[in-house]
Amino acid sequence: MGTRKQVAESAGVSEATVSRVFNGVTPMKESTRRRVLEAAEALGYTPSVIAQRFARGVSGTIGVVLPYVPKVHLFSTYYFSEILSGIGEAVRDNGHDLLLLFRSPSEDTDYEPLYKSQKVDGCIMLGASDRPDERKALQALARSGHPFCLVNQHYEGEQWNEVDADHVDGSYRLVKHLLACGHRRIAFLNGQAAYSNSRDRLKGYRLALAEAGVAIDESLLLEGNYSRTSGFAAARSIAGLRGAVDAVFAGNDRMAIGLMQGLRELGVKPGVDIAIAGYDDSDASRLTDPPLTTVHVPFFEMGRIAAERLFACTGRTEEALPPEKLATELIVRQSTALARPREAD
Amino acid sequence: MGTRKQVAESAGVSEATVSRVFNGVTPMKESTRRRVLEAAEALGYTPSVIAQRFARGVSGTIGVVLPYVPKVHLFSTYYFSEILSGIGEAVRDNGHDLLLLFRSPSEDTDYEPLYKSQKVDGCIMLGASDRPDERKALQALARSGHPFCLVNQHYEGEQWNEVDADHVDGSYRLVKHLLACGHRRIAFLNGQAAYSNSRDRLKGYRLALAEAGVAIDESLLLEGNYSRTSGFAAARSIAGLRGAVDAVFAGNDRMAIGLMQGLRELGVKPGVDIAIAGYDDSDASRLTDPPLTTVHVPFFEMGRIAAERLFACTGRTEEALPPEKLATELIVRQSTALARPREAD
DNA sequence: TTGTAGGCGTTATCAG
DNA sequence: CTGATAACGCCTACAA
Repeated sequence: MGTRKQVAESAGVSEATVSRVFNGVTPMKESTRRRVLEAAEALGYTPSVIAQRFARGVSGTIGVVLPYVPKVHLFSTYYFSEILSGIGEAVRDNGHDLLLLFRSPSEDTDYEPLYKSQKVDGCIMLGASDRPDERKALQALARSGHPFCLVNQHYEGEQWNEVDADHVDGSYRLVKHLLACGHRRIAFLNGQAAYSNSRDRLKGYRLALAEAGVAIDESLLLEGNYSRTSGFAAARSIAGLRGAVDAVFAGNDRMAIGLMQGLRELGVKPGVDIAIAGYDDSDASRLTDPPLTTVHVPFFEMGRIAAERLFACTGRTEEALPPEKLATELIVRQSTALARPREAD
Repeated sequence: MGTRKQVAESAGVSEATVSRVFNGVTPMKESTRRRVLEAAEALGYTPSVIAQRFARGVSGTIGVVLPYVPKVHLFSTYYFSEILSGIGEAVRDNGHDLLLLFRSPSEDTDYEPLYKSQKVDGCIMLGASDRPDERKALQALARSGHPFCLVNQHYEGEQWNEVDADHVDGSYRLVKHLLACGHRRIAFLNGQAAYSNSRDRLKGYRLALAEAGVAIDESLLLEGNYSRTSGFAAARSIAGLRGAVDAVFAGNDRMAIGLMQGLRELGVKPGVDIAIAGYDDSDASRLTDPPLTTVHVPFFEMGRIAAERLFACTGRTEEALPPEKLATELIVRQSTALARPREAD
């Protein structure tokens, strides 16, 4: 593997000219250009990306910050997988590098070093939540002008670069559908309130119920953590309310699936004794028995757009892109239309 | 954001000493050490990783080469997701960076630039297949001593760093199970032969059948490409053989699921009219109706081990780690025990 | 169109 | 234990 100096020598030019050829910036004589390229080819010379980055003072890399989720294979999760795929597509098209950044539970959140150490030029934050330390870390980032983009998370009171989906509307439509099916006592197994999308779903839920003149029964509001396990665990509470609950709206498909399994073990038949709805429209939602009614969220698109927004603002100082909010879509399947409707009260 | 020079000045030491403090290599007076650290803290100084890499001549990152799969969200695939999660875990524990490298169909395969340009210190190849250009690219890599590790792929005649699973045994056991269920005419919907794991499955299939004294009927050997769509398409062929086929062994769960959907549309009931078995033990295999009999493959572990092997050989020249082959495990569910056994011939 | 030379922030070697 | 001082490989004015 030859060095630039060797190439220069062999081609009878200066090292600077070799660089110019590889950067294709300055206009130059075609003959020298070819001579350099041939010499490089012969010597097996490849410019060092590291040195380029060093000299240019940029990393050419965008980082994807992944939350720490204990005992879960993150990529095996529809949510992260799709977003990451979308980011991957955009990043590849832009010729940047994609660095995966795993957050660890031990060290406290501080994104600044990533930028200051030039590891990344920008970051996309996945699974961010509104907890004091996270908010503070992002504020620091924003203050120092480091570009980043949030996906599926909104921070009240902040004007940050973000790509969200309309979960208020998605939930609203879903609950309206449940009501239309004749369900009145609709339990809501939500995720943690630290996520704006959880809060948005609750809004949609309340809105639909209020509109239908159905009073909210706070005892029907349960909280899980978006894991299958937490859905499974919730089955016990739901079963305890049996007869008092027509339907359950779970904040994501994973919880819905866990819930269905849990209910089944307790002798309650999902789709027969009780209606179940999920959220996300994951692959799995098509495979359950009965197939899950759910809400489609364009995660792939969201990832792609987040990356593109980052490219758009990297380099410039104007960081005032208006927040993006993509539409969601109700997907009706069989889990919400009870095969055997419960008897009239 | 202060510079090293400022820190040095503020702490009353030389720049070299500042570096030493941050590398914690040379023994030094605790007082100066603290003085430097304080100055750095006050000035908000962070060493530039880029400069470090440049100076050290290493990138500190390992790349994961991902195949180009048109129209598929790669990460939403159980196979890649799990392996990647495993790699991620190991990489995080080792303090390295994880760079995602998307192969593109246009440019021809050449991994050397990645190393020569110092983008990566080593690579893990996912979804590699035995095609001339790929083999050649890997040979070049091996020849020039660049460390890499293959996952779930073996190249006949090469002594490369690889982590594989025992697919011969997995398939053998699966087919034996099908035979034990009374199935005799067992179709095999395999993936492309360019993948060693496809060939291994065929071996296991042949072995089990031979051992049972069942002649191989070549007309029962179909080829898909591991996509759900290809499984769906195969349903037509299988249905055409109806009555002549007791069971179908699909090379992965995705194809099995597509096949089940396709058969159902053609009026053939999976698990009732015909037994179906998959491979991989993906999450989805638990959710189908009926649940899929399949073979568990420790993909997560394989990814983790691949990364660790890379760390083990990066830096050293001895690259003669013996290939690793992990055990697979038969998972029996309901899709292979026909509810309504076919009538005796 | 091309050459020259300074600088980028660290590491590492060598003195002291 | 600490301070100079060459590399490291490339980029980029500035000159010619």
